[in-house]
Amino acid sequence: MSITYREVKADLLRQITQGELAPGSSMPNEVDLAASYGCARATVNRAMRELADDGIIERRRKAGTRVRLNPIRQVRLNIPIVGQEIEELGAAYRYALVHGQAEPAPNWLRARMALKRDDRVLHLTCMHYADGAPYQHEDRWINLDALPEAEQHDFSDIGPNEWLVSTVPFTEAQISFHAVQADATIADYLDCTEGDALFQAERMTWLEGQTITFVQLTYRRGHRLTMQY
Amino acid sequence: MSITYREVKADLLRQITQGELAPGSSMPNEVDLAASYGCARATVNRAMRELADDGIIERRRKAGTRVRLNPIRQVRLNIPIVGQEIEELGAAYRYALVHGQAEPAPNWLRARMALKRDDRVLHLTCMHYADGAPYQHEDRWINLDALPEAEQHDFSDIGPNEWLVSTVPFTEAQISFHAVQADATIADYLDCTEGDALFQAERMTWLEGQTITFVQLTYRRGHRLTMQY
DNA sequence: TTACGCCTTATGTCTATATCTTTTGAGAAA
DNA sequence: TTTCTCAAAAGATATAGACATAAGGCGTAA
Repeated sequence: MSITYREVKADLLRQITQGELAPGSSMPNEVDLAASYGCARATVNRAMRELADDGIIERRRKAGTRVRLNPIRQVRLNIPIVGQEIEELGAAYRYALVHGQAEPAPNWLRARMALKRDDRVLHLTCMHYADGAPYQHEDRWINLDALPEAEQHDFSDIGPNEWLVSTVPFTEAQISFHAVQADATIADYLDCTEGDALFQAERMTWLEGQTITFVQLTYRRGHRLTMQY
Repeated sequence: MSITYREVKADLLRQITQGELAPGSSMPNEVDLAASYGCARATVNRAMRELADDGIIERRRKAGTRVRLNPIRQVRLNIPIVGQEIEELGAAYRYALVHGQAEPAPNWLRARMALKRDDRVLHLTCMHYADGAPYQHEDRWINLDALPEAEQHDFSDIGPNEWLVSTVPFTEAQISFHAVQADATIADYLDCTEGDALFQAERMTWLEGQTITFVQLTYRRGHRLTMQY
């Protein structure tokens, strides 16, 4: 077969990184590139589309394609289920339900999850262990108005995250990462000192506009979220 | 025109999210789908390729395409330059160089950056302010063996990050996020209390296998990294 | 000078067809 | 029964040609 779109992409990227195509400069159009590579325009198109997708180049109809002055640095972050995360570390995963209770939503949560006045929530507290040591503390609230079957479900064996993923798999979500100081309770659960700086993720999940769940995931001391790009 | 790949993608996604195509079930092959949508196979291919890219479906040659049991949750994280980050918040950006000195690499850094015995580094300490308030503390080391021109450069007006991006734009990098406790120095810079939990990013950057720079970015108290998916 | 509108151009997308590659599963051989 | 080999299936990708769409820029009118 003739030249592949991967080869075209690699060659263009080489020209860019080696300075043959300077940042800010405009590139030849697809027709000319196709001619010079001796391939079809669609092949060049796919190569350039992916480079644009990677944030290396910028494309505009009629204006043409140019090398970005400041390439967009982006990473793809996979959000794993904690059990998988731990098993990928090569550690044994254990889950424990600490506490589970249906209750009226407290005011701060009502506001945060945009719940109605009388909505009830299922409040779950769980722990996730890697090789017996505390790994993550999970504090979760599930909107019982949106997901009444959660109240009947027994969360002592499988975690709420896994249950939710299999029950309402295709949801919208917002995730945020930040640092928190361990309070006495969390310090106890995660076997660290009160006041320790801990990495925490918060996630809110919606299905068709309705808030399904809000969760705070607090990681053991020293946890890092690492990515390549 | 006939049906677009976006419409095919949207329709397939609708079928998946509404349960017409259950998680784990296999989808019709490209030829059949193209026939049923009344479009070319390439159109269906692009739609399905993007769905696979989004982690919704799983494709394997000969085995066919199936809806993922556990859809991969992934987000794209843009790594902005701090100045842009602050200006996008609608705040005024100010940069200050606190300290800059060329020195032999300390042992811990030599190990971390994989430097040779006698390599020297440029150690820069900078502050980034949003509307006059401390936003981010930057502690950076630049490998002078790889980038000798850094020693001659004056970093009092533009930050090292911006200079590096314009000098060696296309690099490989690893970034990691975690939580740290503020020590006395950082607390002073970021106007917080010693012991406060702070969000920190560490980034190591390579160009063609050679370590260029290592940086620790410590954010003001309460900083959050937020993403939608 | 300024504003509007058309023309041209580069990218975006679709079609129809063909070939390549990977992988599964069936059948043959041990 | 187990292992090996091979053909078929399905996705991956290439091609040539066509039309769609956005937008830069020029010409004309106000």
